[in-house]
Amino acid sequence: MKTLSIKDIAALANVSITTVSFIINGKAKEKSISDGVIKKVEKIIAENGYKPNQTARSLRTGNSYTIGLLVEDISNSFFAKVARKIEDKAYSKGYKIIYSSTENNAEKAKDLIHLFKSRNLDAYIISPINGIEKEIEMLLNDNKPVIFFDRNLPAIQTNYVGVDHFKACYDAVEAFIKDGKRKIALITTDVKVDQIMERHNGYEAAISDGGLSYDENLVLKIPFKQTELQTISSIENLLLSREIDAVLFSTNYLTLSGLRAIKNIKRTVNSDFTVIGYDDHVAFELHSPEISTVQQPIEEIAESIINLILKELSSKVKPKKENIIFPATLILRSPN
Amino acid sequence: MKTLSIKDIAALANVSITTVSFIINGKAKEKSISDGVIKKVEKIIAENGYKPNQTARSLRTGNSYTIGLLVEDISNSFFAKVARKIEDKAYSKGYKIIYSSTENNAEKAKDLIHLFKSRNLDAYIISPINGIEKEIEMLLNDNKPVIFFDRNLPAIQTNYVGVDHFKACYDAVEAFIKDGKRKIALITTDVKVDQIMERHNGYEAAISDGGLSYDENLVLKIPFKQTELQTISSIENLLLSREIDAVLFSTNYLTLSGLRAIKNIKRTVNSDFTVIGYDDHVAFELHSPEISTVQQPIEEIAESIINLILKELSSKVKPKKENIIFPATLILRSPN
DNA sequence: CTGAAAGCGCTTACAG
DNA sequence: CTGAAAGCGCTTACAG
Repeated sequence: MKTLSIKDIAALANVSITTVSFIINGKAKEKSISDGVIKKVEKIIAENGYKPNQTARSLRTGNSYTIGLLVEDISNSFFAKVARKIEDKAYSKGYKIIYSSTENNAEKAKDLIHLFKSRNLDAYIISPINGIEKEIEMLLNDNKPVIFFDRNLPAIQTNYVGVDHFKACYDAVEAFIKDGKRKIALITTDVKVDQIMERHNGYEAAISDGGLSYDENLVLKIPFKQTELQTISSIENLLLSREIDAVLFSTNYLTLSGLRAIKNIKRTVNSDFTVIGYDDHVAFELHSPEISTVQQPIEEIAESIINLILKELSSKVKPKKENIIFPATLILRSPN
Repeated sequence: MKTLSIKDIAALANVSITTVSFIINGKAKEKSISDGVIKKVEKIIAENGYKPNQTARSLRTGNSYTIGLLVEDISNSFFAKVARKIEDKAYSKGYKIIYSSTENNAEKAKDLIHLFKSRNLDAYIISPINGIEKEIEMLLNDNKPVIFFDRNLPAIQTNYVGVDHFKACYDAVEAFIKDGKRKIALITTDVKVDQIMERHNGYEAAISDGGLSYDENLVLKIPFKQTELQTISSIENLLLSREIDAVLFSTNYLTLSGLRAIKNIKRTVNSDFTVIGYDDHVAFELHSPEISTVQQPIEEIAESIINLILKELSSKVKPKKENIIFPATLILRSPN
């Protein structure tokens, strides 16, 4: 049984493909197709389970009803959760999601953007990295909505949905200080994007506002490319070599590595050092003791992203680019 | 700057689009295009960063270099990890992944399959549910490779990549019994697919082979549709209402709910009951005490899936459908 | 109220 | 060694 085309439906209904097309696309009234013809064609479409070929439609109209999602690593729990929420919201509007993981590799990301572009995607949701500015400009020149999230590229004028990381880290460190901590370490990545630096700045500001002095020996910057075992061992070294009473992690996966490190060196969270993680994770709540964390509002982030896309896609005039910053929530779980 | 088409390249190079097409598709030699022309055209393509429009190519050839991935929930850590591995392996062969979450809802799954079909996908990777048999047959009639994983629909003759769940659960229960446990509970879902029932059967067989008697009051079947809070509370009820010294969970997310339940009722893993989970999860290794688990070989599963797809796509004759079953690995982490 | 025809950007059988 | 032309399945401006 061959897949039916619009031609087959037109033949079955004894009308032209133009008429069928108008009916499929809800333009029957506007094009004043008679009710009888509409009924007849709709019946035939339903009986045969005809679905218009989206590839042909896409070639003709330039739209694909597909959104590209480019993140660091789709299996990272933060991105996986965002991906799911975005999928749900996009699905309800008739859009599908095609994804790829950049691994923070600019070459791979550029390649992916070209691949995406050659598929007529309607919009792009990207957690960007430095070095892909030209490719982003290309998409913007094409008038495709581009929404950055998680991270921003300030050189690029496009929409950004993010979280106030400065304040998130400031609040976390402030909580440590209120709790009497004095030797507060920051474990972060060496990725050079504003959103990572903001976390560092928030840490530094809170340290200084709290009357402590900034000690760069307490800040560990983990190279993105290294294996988890290397990361764990760097963290172990830091924790063993310095006097430390509190640790703030700046990402989800670093927190997990940190908890392993603490376990490996047979220390205990809270009795040896207080810990605050980043991005909530089931493992934090199940941990004994429970791990406090800075939580990003995933649902709201996904919602804003999709709304921005739909707004751009539906508006004739180019809407102004928007910057939407949500506050993170500090969840303190382990009262000392 | 408009996106260039094959026509523009042909004009720039002063050749026909046929020639450009042959060169793009690596058929230059076979079609005996002269070396000079090849060089010239390739130079122009490189200089202008021309990329063939995949939508047009897809319409013409019927291939899209896109694979559909249909799972229960892409944010579930097991599926997210599989999705990432599949992405990596597909990417290296030039394929992209479009995903959707079925939520174990047959209506949604059917709808998604129709949507996918209308996009000319080249292959389908599906964690199936009952009720979508007709749609799968439709894809198979189209001669599209369909790979089931995680679960199978035995009524359908297609490829399946899975794990020996019977043995996995049998081994887990056997380990409990060797450890002196006598009141062994099974917490599973009510989803009616063979792979879930196999887990139940493995449990039952090991109970009986171990000289214990099967007690249906120790088996809790959680409805898929209920909220996590309801699940946790059902598990709490079971654990409080019966004498139980060991618990086997049959899925990843149920294990997580179970650990929360145990925590809520202030019991402790190992001192109150031994626990074995399903599908490894970072939270298990970080838990105190560490949680033993049945581990599915994610890397191998992803690899097999992609290999099956590539094999079918590249072979002229219809290859025989394959059933690939991997053993699960029982990881015992908390010696009593 | 409805249809014939052009065209989206490719690939490929056919011709020379 | 290379090109003109048909056609994949749609949408839409134009004509009647």
